[in-house]
Amino acid sequence: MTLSRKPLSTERVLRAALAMADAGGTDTLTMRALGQALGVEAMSLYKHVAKKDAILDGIVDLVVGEIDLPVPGDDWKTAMRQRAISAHDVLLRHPWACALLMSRTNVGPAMLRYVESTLHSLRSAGFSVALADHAWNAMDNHIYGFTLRKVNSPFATDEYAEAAETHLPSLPPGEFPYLTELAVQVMEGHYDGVPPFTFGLDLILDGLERALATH
Amino acid sequence: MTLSRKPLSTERVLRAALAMADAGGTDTLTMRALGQALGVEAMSLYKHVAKKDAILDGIVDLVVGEIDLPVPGDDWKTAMRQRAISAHDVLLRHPWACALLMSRTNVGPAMLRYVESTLHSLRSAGFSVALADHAWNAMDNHIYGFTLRKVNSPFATDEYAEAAETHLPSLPPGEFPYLTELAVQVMEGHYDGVPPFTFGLDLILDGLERALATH
DNA sequence: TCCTTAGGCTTACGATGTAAGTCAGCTTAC
DNA sequence: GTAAGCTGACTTACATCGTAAGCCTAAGGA
Repeated sequence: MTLSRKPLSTERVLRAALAMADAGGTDTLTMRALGQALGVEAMSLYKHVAKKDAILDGIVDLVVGEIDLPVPGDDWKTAMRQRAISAHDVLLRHPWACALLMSRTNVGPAMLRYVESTLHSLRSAGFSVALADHAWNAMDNHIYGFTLRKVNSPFATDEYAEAAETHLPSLPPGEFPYLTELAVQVMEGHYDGVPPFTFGLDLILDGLERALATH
Repeated sequence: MTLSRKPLSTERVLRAALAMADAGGTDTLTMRALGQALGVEAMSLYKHVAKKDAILDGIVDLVVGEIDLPVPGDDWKTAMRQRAISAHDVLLRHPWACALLMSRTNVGPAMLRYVESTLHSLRSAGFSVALADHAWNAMDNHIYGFTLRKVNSPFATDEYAEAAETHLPSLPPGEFPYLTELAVQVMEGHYDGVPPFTFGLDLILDGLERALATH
């Protein structure tokens, strides 16, 4: 058609891909569907992106770009804490992104800025180069690991009790007393069954503080 | 053919699938290839497994079954440390397993036993139900998060210096001083570029110890 | 006016998971 | 001993995916 749609661009392709992933996850993000969303045939996309992988890398970097960077002047610990919480929030907004982030090596501009600013904050606070590297890796492992597992958990937070009730009988009685105990506590409302993000995070931050002091 | 191969079974299918994943990753594990490895057509596998997903769940559970369970009598901290290191070792032996483990909900027998024994160790040491749940989640997030990122890292440990040297020039000079600084340290051999697994682990374990004491 | 070229389109190929149907041989009941 | 039925394999076929290769057309420059 000569309807002359607004011309495509890498930017527009990535934006549409991001929207599509947000709407239905990475499974629904196919080249044909993406083309259709842009009023174009699948193959036309290849004029603007090299491979589908490039699209995935691109939208992951867009997501990383949404994370609040640590404020340079702030105390390192509060800066890192805010950064981690922001990252967690962002990844929850884009539940598909976590798996991609962990399973491919991303070196887009947003990712570089993200790591750079983190190192900046730590180095300025007196962390050695190696310790700073250890530190941001420890924090990020927790951020990604926690978020990925949360995102892949089959139950919404408020369904846990119900789920426990449903599945409890399928555990061979007596064989798993501690799992049973946990399920019962959740069922009876004494515990919601969801470890808070900040629990592990603060374990790490406090540990880093001591590591920094011990130097 | 009436060659009457040893008859198939779910067990044999899973074993072969595990071997195939170990040999070439999950990408090479296709139903057709798996059938061929067993001297059988792809569709014949469906008499023994419901879907390919069931195979994936199955081999993940086989891998989890390789992890050394914490020894009941041991001090919780050393027990947890050994368990974590064993899990890390196992997941490095099966580099494809980590992503599967995190991205799907696995409730196979080995996984249940794994979690049960962990809770057992923690509860016996005086952790409350909720704290024990927080604790094993914090530990496991680190185990899986760390291992997954390590496994997906494009460079072998001893290639880091070389990689840093290769990629350093591609960083816009001056724009990423801290990343550059890190790369230089790796390049010059002052730091190998690989945070140790036990760094983050001990941060968490020490933190848990304090959380237990504070109760 | 003609030529280049950018940015679309069409067609086609080789994977892949799996639904559906077939068929041979073994087991079991009479 | 024979008929019936089940089991575990095979064959065929389909929809969907990424993408290679080549075509077509309209805009812009010479």
